[in-house]
Amino acid sequence: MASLSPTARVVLGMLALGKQTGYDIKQMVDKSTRHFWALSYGQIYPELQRLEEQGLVVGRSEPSGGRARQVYELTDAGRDRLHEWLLSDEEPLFELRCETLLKLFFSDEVGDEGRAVQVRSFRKVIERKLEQLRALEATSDSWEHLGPRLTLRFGIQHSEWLIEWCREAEALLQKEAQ
Amino acid sequence: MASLSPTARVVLGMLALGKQTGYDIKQMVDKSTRHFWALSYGQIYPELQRLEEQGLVVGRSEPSGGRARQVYELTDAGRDRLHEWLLSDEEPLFELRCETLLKLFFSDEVGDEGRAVQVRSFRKVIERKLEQLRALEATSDSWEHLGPRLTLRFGIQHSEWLIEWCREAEALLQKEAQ
DNA sequence: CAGGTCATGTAAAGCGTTACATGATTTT
DNA sequence: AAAATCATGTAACGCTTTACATGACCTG
Repeated sequence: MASLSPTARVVLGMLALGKQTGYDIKQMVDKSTRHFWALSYGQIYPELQRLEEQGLVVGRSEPSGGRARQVYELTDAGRDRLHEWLLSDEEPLFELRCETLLKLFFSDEVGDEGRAVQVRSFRKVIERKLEQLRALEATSDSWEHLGPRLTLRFGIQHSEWLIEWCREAEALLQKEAQ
Repeated sequence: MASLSPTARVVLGMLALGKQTGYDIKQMVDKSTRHFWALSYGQIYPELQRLEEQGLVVGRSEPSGGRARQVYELTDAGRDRLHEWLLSDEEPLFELRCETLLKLFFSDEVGDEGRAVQVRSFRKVIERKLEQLRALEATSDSWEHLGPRLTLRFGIQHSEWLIEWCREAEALLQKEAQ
């Protein structure tokens, strides 16, 4: 029994929260896990088909008016596989990819003017993300669940930390420049 | 003129620090940018060939004894392209992928026992990474350069913050459990 | 009736990891 | 003599994004 693909994990997880269409799953991901785990339609639809072949989900056609709609649901086997993953204690994947740090690493090539611009530009990106996360927090739907609350709080606090790091770096670079 | 691929940026950047073999570049990446930007041999060697076709690097055969060795160097065009990227102010890429947060998000499915285990396991991963970064800091080669110093400091402080977040989450989960 | 949202999918391209294969040199 | 390191590469696979294509329904 092959282990779940990264995409399969998210899809099964979202279906554990209720039956959904592929479209619904994409919306949910964008409003919840996007800041630490993103998915595209190109991953979701083929994955739903594979999961159905493996008997981990079942899809039913539930058209809304004349509009085609496939609604998927977890099977018992699917829920088992999800729990298995949720309880497993293999080394969890953790990855950061930060273009700004890369530019900063090589920045001696271009000098101090270049550095400050990059840090500021990075801070703007994170500030915008922070706003989105705060907006999300305000329009709370299901904050009775600890899981989503925990991860959203992570996103907000993490963004705040990053912004603070930028400010300190900017201050340091300004001193350096004089 | 197509823009530089992600891998090309790192390769050019490393060559700006001096001429290197593909092998050297991999070692440098592992000891410096790995914590925010990793590369594998499978990316480096083909990329060096493509960059040479584009005239951004030149390779010379410099065998050491009977051991084949291709040493690459930036061309003027290559350096220009690197600077162009380093000074550009497009939206910088920033990505986090964290399996632990994903498990936490869905953790209401399995309850509190599951959550604490995941957070602890994540903390262990980061603690190990932090040790590696500190070891790197101790064996400083070229800390006269601000760029590498800045990014290493980021890695250390970021890891420290993550560990602290874990501890707080663990405390919160322990309260919750009672 | 125009623009937005709901809804589904595919194809191509690009990106990245892993495993494999090879062999010389250096260190223990 | 064995193990580690230096050195180069490829092939297969898996993952992800992007762009495209289609069409119904809903809101202003």
